[in-house]
Amino acid sequence: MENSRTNFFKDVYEVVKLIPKGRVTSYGAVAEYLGSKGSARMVGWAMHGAAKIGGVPAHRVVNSKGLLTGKIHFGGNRMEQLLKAEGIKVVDDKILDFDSVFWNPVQELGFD
DNA sequence: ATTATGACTTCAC
DNA sequence: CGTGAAGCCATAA
Repeated sequence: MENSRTNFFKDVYEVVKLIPKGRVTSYGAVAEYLGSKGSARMVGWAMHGAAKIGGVPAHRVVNSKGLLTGKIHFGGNRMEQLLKAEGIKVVDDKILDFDSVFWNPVQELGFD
């Protein structure tokens, strides 16, 4: 039933949904896992659709710097609030210990 | 088919 | 450290 959402979007949703609690990932990491490393922007675009669909923890996806760039679309501190609830420390729209909470799908899920 | 846009990434100044 | 520009890929119009 891949009508509105293409395989790309669907993959993004699934990967994001697989993100463990208290962990975050970056657009580039997801894009890389999907095979389209250069499509980091697409991941963000997919999140845009995911946000309206719901069921996808888009708040667990940040940019490569660990900055909550997407919070702008979440509206206010919604994203930051959610991350803090997960046990992630966020200050000035940035994730602390980003390297520790980072969750790489390629590394965790594996390539094969 | 072409143009415009986007929640990105990275290098350069 | 802040800003700018280019590269990248997929969607929408």
